[in-house]
Formats: sequence, C-alpha cells, structure tokens
Amino acid sequence: MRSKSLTPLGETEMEVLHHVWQLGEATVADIQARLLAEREVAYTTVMTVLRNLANKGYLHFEKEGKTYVYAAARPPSEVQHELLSGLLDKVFHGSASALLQTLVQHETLSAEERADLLSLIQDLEADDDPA
Amino acid sequence: MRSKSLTPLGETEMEVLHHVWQLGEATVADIQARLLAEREVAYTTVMTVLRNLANKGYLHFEKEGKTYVYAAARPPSEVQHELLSGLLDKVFHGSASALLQTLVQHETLSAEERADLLSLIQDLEADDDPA
DNA sequence: AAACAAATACTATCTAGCTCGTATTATCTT
DNA sequence: AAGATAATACGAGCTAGATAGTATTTGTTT
Repeated sequence: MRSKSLTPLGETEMEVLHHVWQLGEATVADIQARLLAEREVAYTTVMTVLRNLANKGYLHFEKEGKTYVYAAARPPSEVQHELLSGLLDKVFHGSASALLQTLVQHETLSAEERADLLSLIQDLEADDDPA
Repeated sequence: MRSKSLTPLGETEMEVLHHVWQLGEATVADIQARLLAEREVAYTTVMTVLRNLANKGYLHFEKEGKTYVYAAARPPSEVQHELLSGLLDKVFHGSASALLQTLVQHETLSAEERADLLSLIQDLEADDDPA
C-alpha cells in the first residue's frame, strides 16, 4: 500500500514535535500544558501522540520514576528536510528551482533574509567551483 | 476539529492532480491509463479520487455525452503555493529563510538553477529598493 | 426498440491520525 | 501498610483518504 498522506506526520504530531524540540526534554504533562495554551486537548491524547511519535522513530523516551520523559531521536533539521524533500518530490516533481521560485515570489522575504539567502547561494557556487 | 493532515491533499490525489494538469482535460479512463503505467489501480478508484478533487474545488467537470471530463479549477501554481505555504507554517514556523536554507543545503542545484535563483532574488531586491 | 458496452452511482472496507474515557498501576505520603 | 495521587495502559470511536466490487444508468449500434 502507498503512504496515504503527502507527509508521514499529522498536524498534531508536528505540533507536538516542535514542542519537544523546544523543550529538549518533555513529559506528557509538559506538552499538554503547551498545547492547552492554544486549544483543548486531553492528557491521554497527548500521551498517545507522544507514543506514536516514539514508535515512528522521531522521539525516544526513558522512564524516570513512573514518568516517561521524551526527547528528540533525530535532529529537527533532518526531520524538516525529510518533510520538505517529500513535498519537493510530490508537489514540484523534484524541481527545487520551481519550489524556490514559488517561494520567493509569494512569500515576503525581508531585506535581511534576501541577503542571507544570496550569500548562501554564493557559498554553494564557491564549493562547486573552487576557482 | 482540526485538519488532520499536514496537507489538504493525499498522495494519490496529488498524483491525479498532476496528470490532469498535464493533460489539460481528462476523463477517468485517461487518468487511469496514466496511473496504470506506474501501478495497479481500479477504474472506480480513479473515479472516486477525481470526484473528491472536484468536491474540494481543485477540479471542475462537465458532462460530454455520458462521460465526465475533468479540468483544473485552479492554476497549478496557486495550488503548489498553497501546499508549500502550509508546510512553511507548520514545519518551519513561517520562516522562509529557514526553509530555503534547508533546501539549498540538502538539495542539489545545478549551476543553472543557482544562477536562475540568484537573478530571481536580485530582481526582488530591485523591486523593493528602487534606487 | 432491443441489445450492448461504456460509464457512473452506490456502497463498503481498510488504515492512519486524532481524540478521549475508563481502568489499572506505581510512586509517594503519612 | 493504607490511602492518595499521578501517570500510564488499554480500548474505542471518528474522519479522511485510498481502494475497489457490484449494480445501474445511459448512450450507441443494429
């Protein structure tokens, strides 16, 4: 069977992942507290999401006393790249330049962001063509 | 209720959408033929996907004789941007430069693509700072 | 107009992700 | 050790997307 979704993660899962990344280490209660700032969610729901993320390899956990403490199992940048890469393939048929074009045309970049990006690209040039 | 997925479209839906975009106009049989080049899929499955895409506003259709003919209801670039924008928010918390950085660092851009992108960004500079 | 073939309509199943309630267990307190 | 409390375990329901089988409709052909 094919993967049903354009991404391997749901929206709540992504949200929870971000919170864990920000906190470094987190318990179910920690995450629920963060989520409750935005919306209603049951403790058990958070528990389930955390467990699922661990099962999928995004988090690992250890038991401290009677409590599970979760932490990232993979670096955020790696996960973000994985998701972006999926979208690149499925939505832009692998054309990074098409994706980039869409982005710079529609999203507002500050002067600073543009400058950063320019030097980023120029650095790539340098790597590639070390003359 | 929140939207369950990181994207409003599933993977098969995206695939079908691409085929319709490429064909301009397409019948169920047209799309099935395209999909069959890659994998097994029933005629009725394709029918359902096409109908769902129409219900969601991505496609429209008209009846020619006894056959429905589907076509894009929204320009591909708009849909692509919508999907990219969702990922930008949910995965990169809205930081376009973080996304761009991830992309240029991990994906391989040809010299040509880099050049295109550079001029794209430089054009933005010009718009913004018409000095 | 009767038969045929192509297309759709209808219905149903399965999985993943989201959500949560209730039951149980395990630690801590007194 | 008994009780209170905090946390987990277990199980269940719901929706969306993917998939497809069967029944029915509708053009078309003769």
